[in-house]
Amino acid sequence: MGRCENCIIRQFNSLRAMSKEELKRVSDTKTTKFLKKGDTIFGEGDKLNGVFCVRDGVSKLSKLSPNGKDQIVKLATKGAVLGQRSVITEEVANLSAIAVNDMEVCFIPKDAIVDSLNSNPNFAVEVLRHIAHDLKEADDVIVNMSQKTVKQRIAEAFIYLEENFGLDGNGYLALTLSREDIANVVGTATESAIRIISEFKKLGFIKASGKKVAIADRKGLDEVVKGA
Amino acid sequence: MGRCENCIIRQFNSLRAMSKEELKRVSDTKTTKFLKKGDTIFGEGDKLNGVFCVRDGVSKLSKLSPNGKDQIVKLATKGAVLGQRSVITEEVANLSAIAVNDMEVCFIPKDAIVDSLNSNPNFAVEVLRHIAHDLKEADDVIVNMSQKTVKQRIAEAFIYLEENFGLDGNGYLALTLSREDIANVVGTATESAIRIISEFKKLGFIKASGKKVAIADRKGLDEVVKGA
DNA sequence: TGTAAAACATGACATTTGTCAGTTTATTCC
DNA sequence: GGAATAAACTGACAAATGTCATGTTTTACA
Repeated sequence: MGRCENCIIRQFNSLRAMSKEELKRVSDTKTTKFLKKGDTIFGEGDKLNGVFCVRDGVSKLSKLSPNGKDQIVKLATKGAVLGQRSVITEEVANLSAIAVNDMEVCFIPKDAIVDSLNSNPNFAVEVLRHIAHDLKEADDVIVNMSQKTVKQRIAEAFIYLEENFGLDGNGYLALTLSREDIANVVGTATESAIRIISEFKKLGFIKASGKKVAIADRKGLDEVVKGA
Repeated sequence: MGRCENCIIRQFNSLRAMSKEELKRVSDTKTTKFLKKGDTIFGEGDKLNGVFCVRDGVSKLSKLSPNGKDQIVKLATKGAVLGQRSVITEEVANLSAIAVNDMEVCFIPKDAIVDSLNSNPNFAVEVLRHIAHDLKEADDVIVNMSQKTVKQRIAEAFIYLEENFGLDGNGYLALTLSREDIANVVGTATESAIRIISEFKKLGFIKASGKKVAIADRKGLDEVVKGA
């Protein structure tokens, strides 16, 4: 069981603004969990007793809409802290968090977070910066969702996957999502997503090997994103 | 020129967590501005040297999408603090803020805010709560935008206007938006919005007198929002 | 108060997207 | 290794939405 003080992941999230003493406390109360693909970290409406720090793997944060479809609002990877927002506002979780692949996460009880927030302005401001950044991203997603076509959003999604999760050894996107997940990210029907992805393949914008996808013509995708 | 210490508006935003001394400082550096309908408070890409506290009137926060259409992300009224996010992340404004009707706003220079954030955990946490709440709302908007039909979103918009801005003396919505603004709120073409609003009138869900709109059949609207 | 400009409205049509139904291809698990 | 299940795919069609063109009403203001 690692000590938070030595955790490299911490450099990428708000915990880096904690003092030695605070980190020690977190370290003493935290627990580590291993999750398998498809496992639920927490569900919409759950009362959260702490936050989850992603050490490895990727989680999808999604919300079920009344029509029965899941909208993926965000993908969280190494370094992300999940559940922060709900702990801060003392509300139940607004989104559910599900593992997209095998994950390792640390659970940090609420108190350690809340106490530091109230006593350490550096930490509070650091958390504030992160949430403020998330808010900007969310606003941008709103604009994309309402003003861009499904085709544009899918093209963007592939670019997003490349830029945020990188490539594997063979040049394929490191993060593989099912067609259904892609549809849920861009907010469309699974069949529509499949159709457009097939079209992209025919046009040579992407290529696929089994489940893996690679961007074959970035310029082509950029054009799709820009022009209608 | 009023003193912040006595400002009632303050009770509705994060400034209420400031100490007497801090408020005094804010009061000494703030300036008050009066804006007319259509005036710009700040534009997308502007560097903000402070935040704006809305004392009266309503502002629309919007972003221009590449296709030339404006997406209204949020409507801000009495008590709202605008530009907070940009000041915190030290980025240029992500949205533009335009007066929907005549407004009175206080401009508070950046330093007074930043210094308090760094020294007063209560204030930092209070701001954090507000931004966290905005983030939740933004996530909900994302789900609405991608999973609901234009008709559902317009019905919701009227309900939203009633619940957040209330009614005037005659039972009409206190806040009157142009059809174009409504279209930009729900993310659709102006013509589509007009058509659906006309339909709602025919169906007796709303009635209109001049520019003013009133909800005539709340249950009917609720049904539209729910069922497809 | 008359006139130009803006906002509102409607029709006709093209395009996008969703839905349903069915087939093929991968994956899982005994 | 083969049956069962899930994922990926395709076609045909319906529904939703956008676009363009044009007419009407309202508003602003000289």
